[in-house]
Amino acid sequence: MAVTLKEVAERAGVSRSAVSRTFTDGASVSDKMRRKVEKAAKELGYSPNALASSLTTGRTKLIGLVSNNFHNPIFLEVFDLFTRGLQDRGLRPLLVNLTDETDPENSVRMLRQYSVDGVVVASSTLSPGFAKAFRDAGVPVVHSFGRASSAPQVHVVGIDNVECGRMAARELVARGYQHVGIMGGPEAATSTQDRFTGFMSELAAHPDIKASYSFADAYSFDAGRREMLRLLKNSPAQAYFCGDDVLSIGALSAIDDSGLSCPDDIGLIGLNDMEMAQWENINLTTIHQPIRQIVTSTIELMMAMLDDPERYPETRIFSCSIVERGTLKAEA
Amino acid sequence: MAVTLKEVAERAGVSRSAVSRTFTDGASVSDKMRRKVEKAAKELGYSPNALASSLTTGRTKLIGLVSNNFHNPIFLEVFDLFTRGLQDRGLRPLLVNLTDETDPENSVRMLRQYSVDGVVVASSTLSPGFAKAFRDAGVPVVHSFGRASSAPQVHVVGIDNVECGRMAARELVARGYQHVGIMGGPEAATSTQDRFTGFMSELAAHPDIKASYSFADAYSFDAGRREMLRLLKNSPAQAYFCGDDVLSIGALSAIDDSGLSCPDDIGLIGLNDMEMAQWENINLTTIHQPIRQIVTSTIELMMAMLDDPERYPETRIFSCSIVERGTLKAEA
DNA sequence: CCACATTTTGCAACCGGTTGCAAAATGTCA
DNA sequence: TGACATTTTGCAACCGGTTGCAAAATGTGG
Repeated sequence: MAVTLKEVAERAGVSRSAVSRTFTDGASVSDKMRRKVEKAAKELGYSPNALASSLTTGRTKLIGLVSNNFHNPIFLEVFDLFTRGLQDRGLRPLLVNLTDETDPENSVRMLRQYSVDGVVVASSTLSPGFAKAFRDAGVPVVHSFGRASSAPQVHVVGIDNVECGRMAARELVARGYQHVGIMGGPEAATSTQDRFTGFMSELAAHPDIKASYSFADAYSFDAGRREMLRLLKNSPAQAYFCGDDVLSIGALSAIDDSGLSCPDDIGLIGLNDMEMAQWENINLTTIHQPIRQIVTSTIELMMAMLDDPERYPETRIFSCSIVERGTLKAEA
Repeated sequence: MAVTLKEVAERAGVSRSAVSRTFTDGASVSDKMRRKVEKAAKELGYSPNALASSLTTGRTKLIGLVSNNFHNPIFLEVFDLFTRGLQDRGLRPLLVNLTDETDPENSVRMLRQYSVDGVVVASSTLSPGFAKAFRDAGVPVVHSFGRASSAPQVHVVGIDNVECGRMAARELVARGYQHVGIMGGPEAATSTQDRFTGFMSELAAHPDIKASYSFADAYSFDAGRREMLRLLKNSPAQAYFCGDDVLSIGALSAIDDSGLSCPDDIGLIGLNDMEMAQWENINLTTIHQPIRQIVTSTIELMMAMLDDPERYPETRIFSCSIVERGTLKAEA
């Protein structure tokens, strides 16, 4: 089928090694030889088999890109950034969609079978244990959007979700709300848990303020919408911190439908600062998560791991900041 | 690093072939042998190297998933469906993000280097020529969301965009609008061109109705919003067919901001029927594109191609239908 | 032109598997 | 138990490349 190195060698009348060297940079080949080989290669339409060479070099340039967030639109941007970033560095993303049914063990084995050079776990909902499974299997791994840790066992790049929770709570308190709530994402997600912890711990310092909480089924528009419709039925809080912008926007739609308005009747603060958040008819006050930096940093770290697989695990946390728009009432 | 077949063979005290056969289904191995090998393999934590075996078998089970639609949220669902569908069949998606800068030639070469078994081009904007480049390189290819053709050169699965344009035009005419417009996606996209062609050709039969057109820069919320804001400045049409729901929703936001309302001041009909379209506060009338069926059918076709690479090129068109919601005025 | 240092080339073994073929082992039946 | 059919096993070559090593070719200086 495909043209092989041997055929090129025969056509050019040289040894197989010579052909191989022509296509390996840094190898010693004379100009004359290179020209001869390149001519033959071109005539035959030869391009080297990356997988065959990986056998001897031990590098496939394949990177497993594992995620389970295929519903939050923000992740389309995440995939966009990752695929471009990896491609730009000559790496190829092998995408793994980790659904609830798939056995994590399985993914680890699968990616090992394909000898990926490294794995990026891009998920705010997977437990740190998942990334660890790769490390234990000897595969360089970076957990992007993972849980911050002061004693990391694998490389983690992300934000401090606990601090984000606190930040949101502080903001709501500062605005003078007397009854506030957190509408978290799926309860099992580490990001939900951390945001919840931060939110509640900050409010613990304000016993006069009533705090309530609930969780949406997923990080999706619909889940946010459903949850807010449910909340609106029985004495809702005056303002909510939503675990993600998609939840906020879903919630906003629910508030609208119920004939209420934001921020007059209910205040909202989200997290992520997705593109839609700045639309004039949404105009969501939210906590900005620096996606781009997180992805870039993840890739950098991955490159560093490829050079030195024994690199000491590191946690990189990017700070978030509140973007004031129109879904919270003015300061008290 | 990783445990190899040879080590397992030594440990089990058998030949390498025996180990290989144990892990190849359909091969002849006695139960006794199988147990011995499996024991040794387990103790060493062996799992076969898929790439090494691909060298002799000629199959990598890698499928190139090529797209350039990383901004339209509908494609997150598309990626979700593709990755799951492929995984379920034991295939691995190698994701390629075709940005404007990347040279298509390059992607072809790259995917050949990785000996992908096939390529799925998932894009409504790429020219048919792109998919052809893979076919010419001898790689099985299916163009998903591609342009329908009555004399296909590669396998195409999608919808009839020309018919969708007609359908939208008919609907607007039936509703009694006297001045209608199409707000297309990026002008270079085949889907835009086809929808435009259909829309205009239908209106050609109604010379009394004024028809206008324009194009958004991209299939994105923002592009739709910007374009509608521009249109609203100078005598807009009474109703628009937007080339995609994201454009419609962006347009809706623009209409809102301008203090106008839909459908009272301006009617809208979209295309895709994305999740958000059914939100009560959006409630978009739109043409449903059967994404799920398209993806499933694409994968089926790919499987068939893997069995028979010489399979005669085929075009599979799924029909679309209008989902009536609230963004068009009642029939005249 | 020769002696020596440097670069280029080919040989052959190897990467981690698969597979056709023939020999060895096992099963069947009289 | 022996003759024969069937299954299981190992050998060795191969898939498409890379690479250490030594031989061949080229360059340098006297």
